[in-house]
Amino acid sequence: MAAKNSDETAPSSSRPWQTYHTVFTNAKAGMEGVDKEKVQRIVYEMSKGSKYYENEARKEADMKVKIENMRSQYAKLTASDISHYQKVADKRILELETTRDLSRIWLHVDMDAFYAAVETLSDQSLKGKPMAVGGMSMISTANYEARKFGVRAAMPGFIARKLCPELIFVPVDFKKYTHYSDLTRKVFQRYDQNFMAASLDEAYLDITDVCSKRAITGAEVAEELRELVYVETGLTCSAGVAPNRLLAKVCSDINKPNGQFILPNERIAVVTFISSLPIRKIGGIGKVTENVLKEVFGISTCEEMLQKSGPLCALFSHSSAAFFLSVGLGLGGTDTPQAKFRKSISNERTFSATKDEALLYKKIVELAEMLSADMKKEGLSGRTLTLKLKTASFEVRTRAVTLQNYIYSSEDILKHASKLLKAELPISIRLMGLRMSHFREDHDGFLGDPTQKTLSSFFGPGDAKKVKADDNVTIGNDVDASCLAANKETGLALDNHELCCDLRDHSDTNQVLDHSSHTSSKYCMEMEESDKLPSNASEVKLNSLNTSRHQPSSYKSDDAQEIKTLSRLVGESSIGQRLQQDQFSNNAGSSSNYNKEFSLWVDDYKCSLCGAEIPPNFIEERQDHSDFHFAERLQEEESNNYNGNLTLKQRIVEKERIRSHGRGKKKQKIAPTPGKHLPIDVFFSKRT
DNA sequence: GGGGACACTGTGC
DNA sequence: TTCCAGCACAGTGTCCCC
Repeated sequence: MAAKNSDETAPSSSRPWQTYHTVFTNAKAGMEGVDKEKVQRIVYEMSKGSKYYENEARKEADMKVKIENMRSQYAKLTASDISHYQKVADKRILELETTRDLSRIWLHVDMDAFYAAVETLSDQSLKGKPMAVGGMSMISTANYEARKFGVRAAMPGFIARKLCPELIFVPVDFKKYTHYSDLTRKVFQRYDQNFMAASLDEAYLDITDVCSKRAITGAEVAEELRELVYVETGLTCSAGVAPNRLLAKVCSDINKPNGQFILPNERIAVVTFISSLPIRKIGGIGKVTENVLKEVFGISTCEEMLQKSGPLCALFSHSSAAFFLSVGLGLGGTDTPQAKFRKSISNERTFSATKDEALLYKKIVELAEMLSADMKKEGLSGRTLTLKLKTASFEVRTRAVTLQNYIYSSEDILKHASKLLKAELPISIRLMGLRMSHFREDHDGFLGDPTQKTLSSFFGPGDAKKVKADDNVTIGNDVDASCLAANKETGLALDNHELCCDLRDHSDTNQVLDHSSHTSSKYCMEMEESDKLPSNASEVKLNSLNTSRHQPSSYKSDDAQEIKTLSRLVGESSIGQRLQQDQFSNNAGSSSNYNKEFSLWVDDYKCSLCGAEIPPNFIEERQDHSDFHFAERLQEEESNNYNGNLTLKQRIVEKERIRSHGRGKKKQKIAPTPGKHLPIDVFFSKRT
């Protein structure tokens, strides 16, 4: 059935699709015989010229810049730098090696083409035919017949149909999948009552105790469990058995579908297994990281992570480097983590791109209502609301506001969401989303006791009842399938960087004060008063502007009216505010005229002020760094001078006002931050 | 300097 | 004909306050 290879002899210049990197040609179970070139060409031809394609091209270009920047940083490392970081890396590897735990046996079970298999169970006529679950815009999964054509999950339906014209589309039916998922979980429970559901169709089981109690091997458990799942559901699954979850997950993919792979709990077996393993097989290493590691360091296999450990430690942050080294050693999570609770809840909807404000407002009303309903169902209230927008050109923006009070009602959500949206208008968007985070539970000690997760006091009796039914998220003997489903939803699922996380300090940092009590009438009066402050002090003005930009949180009683007149008010103030902010920033930025010989380096590498490590020959970066500290000092002095000009009353009011409004939009930087020019941005930057 | 808030990116299913 | 999702989470940078 698989298409034959085509175009292999054509010159590369006539094959522009080769430069269009999609995820659709990556190895996935059931796609071994696929003509990747053909898939790539069709995807390219159906995508080129579209806004989506242009955005992908932009992202690709960004990635290239990242790679180039990192390459140049890498090239700057001298022999002595490399030697320095090699010592650091060797020490870290030794430390990591001591954490190796070969005493546990983990089993990862993954249902085969789950949604598609369930649909085939309920409609036998689909058997043997190429089928995808999803619609024309996106498909969720495809059966193995469809995969032979290159059709796969997360592929737009219209492209899938082009690849396989006979493809049958079946709409998604989560109710059905949840039912079958529950059945599989009842089986998993027999082997590990605390098993970790990673999604509807995946789970991790610690089978150490089962193996020892019944004196059977991991392979035998896997065999038996798979058979039992088949008997109970009629569905097949694949399994991987290994000393940790990271490896078990990799193993379950090896003999998919309906197979299993066992990695013995021996160091030599793990090291051998990992040595030739492509890095992309590791959960947490995606397209971008794979490319960076390959292009900058020439790393393709996990073993090479160790060979390049010095440069990795030199150019990546501590946690990223630790993750890579762990992967190189074949380490992964071996403990059963405590139940985690969800950290955010969100919804988002895609629609035809529009800039019609009435329509956008209608969307935001719907989203607010949906989010509120979801929050009530789970007994949540939160104080950080994030608006997500995807522009017509696929650019994603997020705008957030953190409130004094915890909210959950659609009215409250809408009130604040509307303000965030208003600040972005006019805009043409194709997706809008709302996310709530910073849940109340984070702050009142409920984390320690999962059974107290409810917020019944917050809601009426009806809601409280619902909360109780849904939220007794306990991992124990009485755990049932619905609870486990909830666990998945609440984040019991494994995270992508579990290795990283395991290495970090897990001390509870949720010691945040609940500021809700601040919302007294006195406080409101002070806010009002602060609004009337004389605006002769430029910084007062600035703060006011900043806060009103992203935290338009004067939150006065006429909010409802303001929402109603959203469209009318569009764009009236934000531009002016931005201009004023920029003006301030520029003024501040131009004030620096200081001694650039400011020397602060100790031990050749370390900044004596902040401890940042920058190699000696990174002259420009070092200069920027010392500039930064100098500017920081200037700023401090200016700020002190300014404070001195305010009366006591003004200072008190201003302090209250700032606290109550939260922080405003970020000001433009007035001096380079330490490490700004060090290894590029975000994930790839070295922490200072 | 630590940490909260915000913006953005990367990842996986 | 249809034309690239929805959700959750982690990590990092940046700005800012205490």
